[in-house]
Amino acid sequence: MSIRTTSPAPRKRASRRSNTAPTIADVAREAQCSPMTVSRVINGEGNVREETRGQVQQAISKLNYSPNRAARSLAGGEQLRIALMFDNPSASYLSEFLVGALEEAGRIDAHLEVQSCESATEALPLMRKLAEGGISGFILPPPLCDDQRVLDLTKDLGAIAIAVGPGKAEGSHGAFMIDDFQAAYDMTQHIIGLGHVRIGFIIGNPEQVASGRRLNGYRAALEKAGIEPSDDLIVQGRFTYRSGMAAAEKLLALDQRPTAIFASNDDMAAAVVAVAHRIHLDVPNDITVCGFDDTAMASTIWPELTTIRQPIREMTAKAVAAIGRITRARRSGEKPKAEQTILPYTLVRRESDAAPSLAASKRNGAG
Amino acid sequence: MSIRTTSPAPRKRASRRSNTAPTIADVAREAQCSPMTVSRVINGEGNVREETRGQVQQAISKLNYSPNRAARSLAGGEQLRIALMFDNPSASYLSEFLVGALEEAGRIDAHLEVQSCESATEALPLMRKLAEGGISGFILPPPLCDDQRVLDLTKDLGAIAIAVGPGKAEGSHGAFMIDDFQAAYDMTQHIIGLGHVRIGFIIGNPEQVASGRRLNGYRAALEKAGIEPSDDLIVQGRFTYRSGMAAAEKLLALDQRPTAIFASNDDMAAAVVAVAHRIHLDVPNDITVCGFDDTAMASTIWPELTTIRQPIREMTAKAVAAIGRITRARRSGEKPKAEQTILPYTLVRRESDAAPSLAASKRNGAG
DNA sequence: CCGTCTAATGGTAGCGCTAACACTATCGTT
DNA sequence: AACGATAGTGTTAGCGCTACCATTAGACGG
Repeated sequence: MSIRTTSPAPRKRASRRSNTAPTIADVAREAQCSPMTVSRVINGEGNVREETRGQVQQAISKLNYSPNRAARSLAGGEQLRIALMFDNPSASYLSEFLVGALEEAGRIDAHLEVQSCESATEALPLMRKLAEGGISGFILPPPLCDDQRVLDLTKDLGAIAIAVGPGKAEGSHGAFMIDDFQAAYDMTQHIIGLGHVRIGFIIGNPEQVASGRRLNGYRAALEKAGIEPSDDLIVQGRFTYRSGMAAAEKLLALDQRPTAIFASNDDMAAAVVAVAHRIHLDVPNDITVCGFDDTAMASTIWPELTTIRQPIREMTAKAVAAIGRITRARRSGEKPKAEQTILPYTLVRRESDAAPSLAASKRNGAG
Repeated sequence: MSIRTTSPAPRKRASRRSNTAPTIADVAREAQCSPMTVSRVINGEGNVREETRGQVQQAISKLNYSPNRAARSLAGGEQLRIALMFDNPSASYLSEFLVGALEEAGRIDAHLEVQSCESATEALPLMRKLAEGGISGFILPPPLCDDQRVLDLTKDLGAIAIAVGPGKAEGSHGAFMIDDFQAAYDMTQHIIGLGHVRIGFIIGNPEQVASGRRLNGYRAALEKAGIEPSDDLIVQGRFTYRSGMAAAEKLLALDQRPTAIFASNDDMAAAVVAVAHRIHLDVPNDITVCGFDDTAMASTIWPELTTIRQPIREMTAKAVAAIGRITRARRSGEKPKAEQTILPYTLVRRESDAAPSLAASKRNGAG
């Protein structure tokens, strides 16, 4: 009597692959080596003969193979989850921000978690919860990254935090930003170069550190050019359109009206244009208006604004990449070094700047 | 003599888990059932007793378990890749669009591929390449989804295409949109309700089908109210700020100036506000201005615009979900049905509308 | 000539999850 | 009573890749 129940004939099971995409095994067969060697080539590890490497690469391109991200991160044991926090209301900033993050996240197979929050206060408990939930790192745009409580929290949590476009470069977290001081300096110099002398400035929200840097850049450029700064010409704003209108009204009501106004962001610059039009000043012939940030607003309104473009997309992409790098370093026991990278900005010249009109120059000269 | 070489003692291998995150097995142990049952609960499948389901759910929340996406999509054999195409220049539209897609993509573990292209012509070869590269579906905002060539191509490729906010609801692809006709009708009725009779309208880009629908809504509302439409009051625009300015100048130069202007999008409405201000008309006391779309522009400028809000974020999220559903259906051999869903819009009342002033009414009454 | 070392490669066992079954009660049917 | 249908659950075998170790071939020193 034979008992067969103990070893049931292994039933044929249909492969679960629906996809016909080539796998690493296919490549290995084609290149006549083991999957392991293929893996090494893909990941650019050493200890592979040049000849072998070449064969593998040929096989890869012949089969049009691309590694399966899911399998990769599963086998690699890592699950890179990155939270994008934002309470920044500027939609154009946000979209650049998101696109940059998405592109890089796709490349390194990270998962993005988008978190919007009304304020830093609201962000704190959220971040705590996310960190507990296994988030590898946070990407923080301003004003979140300028908030001390947020920075303290990330340190407490031992979380990776990368600031994108922050005001200050200090702290233990990494940061990608432009040189706000230098950018404002350049813009001011550009305006001076056009022949302007009475140049108004609208300061941004005092809570964001970048505001002060931009103001300093403006001041330094004036000084360098030997123009005596006038307190009348410097007005406080809050980065909003509305505050820009108020500031513009103040500046344009001056006895000696400025011939140019440099606003600390595009929303306020747009407001200046609107106010100028209302009192029948032509932009740029009667007054030059320049902004900062190159948001969508800048190229939507007419005339389109001369402004400073930050490479936001690139910054966010680099931030995502940095979180990946740091996480990997941490896993292998290295102590991650916080990097602070200054990226180049661009002065985008559009249609809102021009040399001062003769009339304006004369009036000012006479005043 | 014992030969041991045939069965080498299995060497202890350190677990590769670096993460201490709970796995489905942990949950199963806690809930005293098999991992499979846990999986069923997670995926909301049927055939699980209520009691068991409860236990599992308790275990999940006790351990704070969240499934590993990578493992999931690897085991599921699917790799959902969704391409977001856009040549829509409106940044605020884009950010809403992206946020919605990201949120849902995170939920169903899809990979998003963001593709910007300058025009539909440029999009065609790109889409072909993407489809060959294993993209499961495309999400198409206007104007791409209104382009016949794009639609034809998706059909050729056998690709899933979901339109978000398209003008027309036809075709084999799915679509999520609002009722443009009804929304414009409602807005016009709202303006009429304030007491306006001479209501100007600025048409959108003629290439986008939504433009015509909005115009028809406007016309229908006038007719319903017994207001005789005047061709003078209807001006062609192109959805841009600049075209809005030109249209506004035309409308505001009319002998019998309209007391309200309804622009087919926010950019043009913003331009109307600017032009009105330039000729010293107060918005909304001298003239009511309404927009459409509720982009960031609408709440950036002053006065903030009364406009129609499309649930863009929700639309995109649903589009992503739909692609997932359809892909799954296809794999299991069902024929996917194209769904066309109309989502609710909102009339957002802000500060740019008011009853017509007495003076304006009198002047028009006398004219 | 043999051990020792390094470079190159291969074998194996998972990573965490789910598809595709197998199995066991429970129930209604003939 | 024997049978099939069904609901609920468990078992097994992967998904595609990489970490970890084993193994082999060649280089080198004594």
